[in-house]
Amino acid sequence: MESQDIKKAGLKVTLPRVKILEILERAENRHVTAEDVYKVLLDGGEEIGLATVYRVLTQFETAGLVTRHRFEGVHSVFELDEGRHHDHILCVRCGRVDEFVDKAVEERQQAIAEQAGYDMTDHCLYIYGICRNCRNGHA
Amino acid sequence: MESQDIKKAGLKVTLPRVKILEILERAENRHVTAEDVYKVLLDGGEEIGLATVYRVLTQFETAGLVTRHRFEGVHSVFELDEGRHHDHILCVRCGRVDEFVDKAVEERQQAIAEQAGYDMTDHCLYIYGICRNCRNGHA
DNA sequence: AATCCAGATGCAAAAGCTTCTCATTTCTAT
DNA sequence: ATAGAAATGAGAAGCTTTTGCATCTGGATT
Repeated sequence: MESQDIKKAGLKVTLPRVKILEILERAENRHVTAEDVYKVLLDGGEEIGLATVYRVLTQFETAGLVTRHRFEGVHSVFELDEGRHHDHILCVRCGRVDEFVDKAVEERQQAIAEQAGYDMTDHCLYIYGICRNCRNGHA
Repeated sequence: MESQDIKKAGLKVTLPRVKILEILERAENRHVTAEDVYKVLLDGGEEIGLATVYRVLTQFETAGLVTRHRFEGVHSVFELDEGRHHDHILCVRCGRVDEFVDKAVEERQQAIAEQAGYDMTDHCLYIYGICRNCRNGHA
């Protein structure tokens, strides 16, 4: 994923957009909030406004470079979209997020939609639980 | 569901709470926002503040009388909790919401959580699509 | 039935996330 | 290099939801 992708999306290749894309690529935690991105920019000495971060993330989402999730709570988290669909499993204690794809579930969803008379356009499945670490007391 | 349930929840049986519970019971659309409830109250000539609606809905949620969902978009929707778990399928065009339960999916979720090392505590599956009505042009 | 007080309410203000406005700056095609 | 369209920064505004606080009320006790 590079500045080429920005251009392909019909967006000018500007410093804020390049920086934000870099941050998304390098994020150790794939799922970041706008605020997270903003903080990294500040720490890196960049003078990029929070409004720009929101604008760019939304544009990236529209362009399909990024996916936006609304897990529990109010604010959005963003992750690079590498083209492979997946669902999420979240730890309610530490906030850890894992990804998974389950063929059986995918297929059932299609069938459920048909049965309900819907043309499925999208779906999201969030499983909440307590991860192994937290269960073992490694808070 | 009656005022008894309010008392059982450890809450005083007040006029706002009774009215709000009634509205939830009678809502033709089972899934309502706080604003929806507030409007019905106003139309009914009740002088109940929006803040109270939020407070009461949150208390009802805590008491298990009501379930809160955060579908796409920012605001919460509430529905009476009649004890039977279900998932949701939503029309992205008209906002219609249907409910379903699928045994296969439920079971797979449990398995997926285990495989990922999680103790599943909860989950939610939202299927988005276009409902029959909208597909037939009945916008 | 009158009294009392913790709990509940209304209102307005505040909070938190996100978007918008607009003057200024920066790409990029020429 | 230049011009024009697009993008940005800063702060104001928007929306949903929560909070602070003075007032009110349900319901337990006289």
